[in-house]
Amino acid sequence: MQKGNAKISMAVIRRLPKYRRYLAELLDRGVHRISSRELSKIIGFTASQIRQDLNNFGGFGQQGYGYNVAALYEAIGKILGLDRKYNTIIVGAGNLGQAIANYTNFEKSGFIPKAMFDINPKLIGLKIRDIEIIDADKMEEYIKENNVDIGIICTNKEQAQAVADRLVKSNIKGIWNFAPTDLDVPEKVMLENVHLSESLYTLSFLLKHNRID
Amino acid sequence: MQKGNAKISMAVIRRLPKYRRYLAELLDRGVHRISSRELSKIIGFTASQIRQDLNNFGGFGQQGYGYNVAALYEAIGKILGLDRKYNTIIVGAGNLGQAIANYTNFEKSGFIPKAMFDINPKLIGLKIRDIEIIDADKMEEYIKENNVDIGIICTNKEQAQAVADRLVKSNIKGIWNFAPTDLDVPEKVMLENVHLSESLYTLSFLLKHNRID
DNA sequence: TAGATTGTTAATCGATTAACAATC
DNA sequence: TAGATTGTTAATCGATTAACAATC
Repeated sequence: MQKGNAKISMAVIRRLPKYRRYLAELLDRGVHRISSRELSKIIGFTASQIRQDLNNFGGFGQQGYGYNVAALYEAIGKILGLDRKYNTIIVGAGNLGQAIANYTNFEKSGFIPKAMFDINPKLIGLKIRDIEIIDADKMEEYIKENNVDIGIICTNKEQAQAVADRLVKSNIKGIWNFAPTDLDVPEKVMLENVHLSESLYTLSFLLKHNRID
Repeated sequence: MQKGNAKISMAVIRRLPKYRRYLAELLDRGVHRISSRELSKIIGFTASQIRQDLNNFGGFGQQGYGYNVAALYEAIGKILGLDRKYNTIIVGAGNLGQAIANYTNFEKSGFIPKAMFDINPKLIGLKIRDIEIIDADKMEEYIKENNVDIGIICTNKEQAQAVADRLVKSNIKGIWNFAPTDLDVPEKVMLENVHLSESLYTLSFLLKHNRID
């Protein structure tokens, strides 16, 4: 997929979903082709950066024409690995876990929540949509039997590392971590953090210093 | 607070909450002083970067000694604007809005959820903890009467820009946006996005390409 | 063909790391 | 004092932007 074996920088990777989002919008509006210059105007990256970014993965454009919106949308989806389904479990069935279980957009993109896990007896047995909350004791067994790809950690920070260790032992492929702590996992396990308070504190910094970017 | 009037880069700003988090942990463990070298080992930034980062805001350390953990923790809190309280409202009382309302950690850091707003008659009048869900029609009035600093957008992407426009008109100071879209706000209004699907797609990229960082 | 726009190389800019004099 | 470690300048590295030949 990517050209040669050059390592793609995280900066580029994190821009890809945004390209895909704007391309989806163009598709909706019935736009069939777009130049890097026009895309630059709506997405806010420089045209040069857009061409550089895309060229990490191949030549999707055509000189004198630009890019085919549908084809590029499709290609970026594949690059991001959105051309397949992922089985996921949510660990921690509190408010955040339930909110994620209820958020059907992820499922539409191919991330299927198969089950939730919790230690609270009051929650075990309940269902969010059709997703059952199961006793956390049965997590390892469930992961192996159901081919779970991604574990979503929605516990508090105290329990997060122990959960991560158990996910790793069960051969999980990726962890999406919402607990406000940094997890230690072997490098073969992919880890993505959502540190909400860090985001909020960044906003509060900007408010205090009245930064205009 | 910051040295001279040099512009602090976003890269530095986004590292500050992580410094604060690790310093809090050290405080808990009763550690009173730490050198950039030791901190480097636990936080994973280079000692050089730590010293550079902190020196953007002043000389908090002492040669031959290192940094006083409590004093540095305090100082970073102030830099981040965590030495005061912020009145916030949550717009959109669906699952995500409710999860945020229930997450008491933000309140502990000084971000007080004063009210929630929704257009759904079934939700209006309900309370999450002691936070009332109010008819969205009354939002502008409420913001002005209650000195609201931050609006947290938890609507779907279709409604997000209209909500942002109304928040801006009501003189909100900052917006924390969870809707999966980019908002257009005047530069005097600070904006911080939490794009969950972009984070999830990044994880899926890493899974597909088996990246080891 | 002439015009438009890519793909790609080169130049610039900014962020990170290294080095070390200052100093506790 | 001697050792440790900062604050800060200089060097390096990486990411972004500019430029333009290739080409549709």
